[in-house]
Amino acid sequence: MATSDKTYHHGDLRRALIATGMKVLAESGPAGLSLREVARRLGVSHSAPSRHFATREALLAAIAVAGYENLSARTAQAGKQAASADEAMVQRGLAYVGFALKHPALFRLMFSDHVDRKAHPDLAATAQGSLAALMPQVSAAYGEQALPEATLAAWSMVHGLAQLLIDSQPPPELRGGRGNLELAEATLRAMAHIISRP
Amino acid sequence: MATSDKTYHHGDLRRALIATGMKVLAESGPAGLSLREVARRLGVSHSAPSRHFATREALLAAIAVAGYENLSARTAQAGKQAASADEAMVQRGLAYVGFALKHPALFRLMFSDHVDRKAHPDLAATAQGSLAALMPQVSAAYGEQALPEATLAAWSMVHGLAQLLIDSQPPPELRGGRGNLELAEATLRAMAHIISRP
DNA sequence: TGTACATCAGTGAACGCGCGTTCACTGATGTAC
DNA sequence: TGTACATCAGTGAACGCGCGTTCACTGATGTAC
Repeated sequence: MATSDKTYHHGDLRRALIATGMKVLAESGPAGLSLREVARRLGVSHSAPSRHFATREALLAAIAVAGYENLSARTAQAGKQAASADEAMVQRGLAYVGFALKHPALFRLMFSDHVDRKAHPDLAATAQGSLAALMPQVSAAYGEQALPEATLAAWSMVHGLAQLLIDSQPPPELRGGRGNLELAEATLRAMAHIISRP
Repeated sequence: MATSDKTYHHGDLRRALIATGMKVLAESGPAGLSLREVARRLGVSHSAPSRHFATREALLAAIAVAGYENLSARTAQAGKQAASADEAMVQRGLAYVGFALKHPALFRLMFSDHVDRKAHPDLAATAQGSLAALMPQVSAAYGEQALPEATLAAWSMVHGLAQLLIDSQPPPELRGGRGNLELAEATLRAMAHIISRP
């Protein structure tokens, strides 16, 4: 916010806490993210964050909320100019996996139990809302008579692929020397091909 | 074993630390697992564990190793008396998902970055070994000409399904009132059906 | 069977650390008149 | 434009806590003779 380094008031500390919190998360994981550490990086007193986030977990929740918004925006956008429903699903799947690969710690946080959702209903609502928005996009690839099972299977595959890739789990035999995104695309195309067989 | 409560020596503290560590993990997650807490539960001094595990992370690694051994044993066993390759894959998938549902915190730990694998090569080796053993079992369902992509797709689906279920992510529309295992079985069967279409 | 002794596997006190959280405070900002 | 005042958003000292880790110790166990 173009405020000088010397101002007493930060200007937009809440937003800055989330942004810096994301950086700390990416570097040190959820266990390494403390309110004091984030305050330290922002050059602010260690008790300043409490003005915006009552607890450490509240900051984690806000970070996860931002993550869900980002993921669903990217995924929704990704399929828009695809030529076919199949291609749209591949593109959306790639966006999903790409997000996980770009922000692995954030992705993990979003799908973890580090934040108690009962204590943070805004996170629960955002998560549910942004994932629910994906569902029709997925089932569109199956046409009118899409089964819930098929939709869940496709989502599971994309999600599991993201998880396995950020954990570097696929063994070399399956990897075949390919990079993460290349491997993801090949796998998604194989899946789409299987699904769309007449 | 069968040592009285009053003995100075515990008898099998290493094994007991792993077993009790798993319980603590299941109740409080990795962040709640401390060497002191495990020692406390075992009625042993807080510095006793250091005799067996130099660091907290070493205990986590040992727990994860036990988890991988358990997962691969269950999964390998599961398909043995199936009538067909398809059915075997469904059964193995169910065993995989069932393990995750029964031990969610352990499953998360195994596929997480809570333990630095470079610092614990035994964990890296066990993980790689037990997952590599699953690969041929999965690709068997596709017959001789199995593609790596298809194998990875199937593994991803099973893994992602496990993850989504332990996070309670599938929305009610997809769930249709079904319990976790029931939903998993239906999804796995849908997947197997799609794959085996002539 | 008895004794000496090395080794193993615990104990418990102590240390320093970073953390979350609280509190009285103060500087900066915005608003009413 | 100026002044008074409420409110907001920080500061920094202090607290208590649980933790990992170290250390000198001691009780129990196993082995050699």
